[in-house]
Amino acid sequence: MLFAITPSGEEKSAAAMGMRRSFLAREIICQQGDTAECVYRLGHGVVMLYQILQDGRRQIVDVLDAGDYFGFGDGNVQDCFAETLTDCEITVWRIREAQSCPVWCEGFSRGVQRKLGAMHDHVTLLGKKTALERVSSMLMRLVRECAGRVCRGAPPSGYATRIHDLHMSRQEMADYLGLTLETVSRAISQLKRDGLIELPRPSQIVIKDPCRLCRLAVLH
Amino acid sequence: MLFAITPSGEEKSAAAMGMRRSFLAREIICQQGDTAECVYRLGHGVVMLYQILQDGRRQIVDVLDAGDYFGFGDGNVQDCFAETLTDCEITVWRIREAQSCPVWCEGFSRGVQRKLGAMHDHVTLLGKKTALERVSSMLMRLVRECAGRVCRGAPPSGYATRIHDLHMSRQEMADYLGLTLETVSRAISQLKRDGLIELPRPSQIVIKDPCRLCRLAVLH
DNA sequence: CGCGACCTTGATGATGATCAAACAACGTGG
DNA sequence: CCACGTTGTTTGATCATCATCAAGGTCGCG
Repeated sequence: MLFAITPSGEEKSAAAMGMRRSFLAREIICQQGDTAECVYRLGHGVVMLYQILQDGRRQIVDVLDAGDYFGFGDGNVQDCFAETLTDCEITVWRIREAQSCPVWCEGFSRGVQRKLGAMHDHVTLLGKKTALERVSSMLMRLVRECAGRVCRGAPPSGYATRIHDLHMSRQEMADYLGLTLETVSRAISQLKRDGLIELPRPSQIVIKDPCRLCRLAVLH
Repeated sequence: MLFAITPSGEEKSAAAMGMRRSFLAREIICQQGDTAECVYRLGHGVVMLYQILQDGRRQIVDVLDAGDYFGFGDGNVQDCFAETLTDCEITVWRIREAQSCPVWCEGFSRGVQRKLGAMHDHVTLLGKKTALERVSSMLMRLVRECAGRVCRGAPPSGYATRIHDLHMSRQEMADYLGLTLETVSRAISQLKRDGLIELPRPSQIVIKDPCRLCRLAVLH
């Protein structure tokens, strides 16, 4: 499904020409190696970006939330696959047109700058953290109340019963965290044994003790 | 040394207000936790970005070349230390002023987009590659002739005698690659034993067989 | 009910970390 | 110029974490 936004009036600028597209869960948006003509912005849903090496090893390099831009590379070719994890709303621009629009560029600059900071944190996770720290850090992404970095104050009342959806299989979490699915499973089991989390079902999680989880995650 | 560029006339645009600064090797440009008012662009030289966790673990999250922008975070606070590895020329902008200038934003967008693609590759390195592959990949950075990704054609004549400076200690390479200095040293020794490289001195390297090195690096 | 996909748990093994010592490079001062 | 100390690198021996291999368990669905 592909349709143009018809901007209501103040519409000269090429940047507003973005196309809205809807995707179901588990659809591929673009492929590593595609000629990179487009930039994307995730409006709603969850998307993962991954690279595949010749021998088949897969690394999930990022998991995107609403507001994130994607579609990068060396300028000519997409460097990643992008695949939806949930139903998604995505805006697509032709990169040449978008980049010539100042308003668009400013929003893009801020978005990509923020993303780059998040990538730095993920690099530190992959380079220095233990398996348990990695899994804890990933789960802390779910704790939005912690404002991304510092866990200030107590979690909101009722938080200890809130159910989060993970959206990823153990294999996908493993490919994201630089581990194997078994190691991810073991870490999750340990967190459950220690009472930090509960799993109503394998793909859902309740975070009973976000503060202790935050400490385990070592979010500098 | 700090002096303003005095733009000769077209003095309206905030973007032109960047300050040029010179740094010697091994100077710290900005610190993790600093309030993030500035964005930087490396004009000449080599800079590393690193994060430090509470317990002292250090991860070098990026090594920058001429043209790269840096100075990121969650919008308020620098997420990294930035330290020069060589003498450097750097341009500094107040982020608020710069971001309001369309011309600046366009250049920044492109730069950061390219950098994000490079970070994806580095995440894949950290998440999936073996020690030898990591070290080989790092050394391939030195082979500019390979255009970053694909090693097309033969290296230029005389390349097998060209001496590259590494600029980093074994410990720094290790902190960049998610390894220990011993493992880095062993990988380098193996590449030397196998005739892929030579080390006129520990901090200098000659790449005798860039094609074989490229294959070892598994640059997807 | 039974099949398939995914997850958990256990046993074993390999890669890279840690611990330790020798070696090389470099600068300083006698 | 050479002894000397400092710093960084290489190499070896051992260890731990996580990967691999394997089996059993849970859940959903035809």
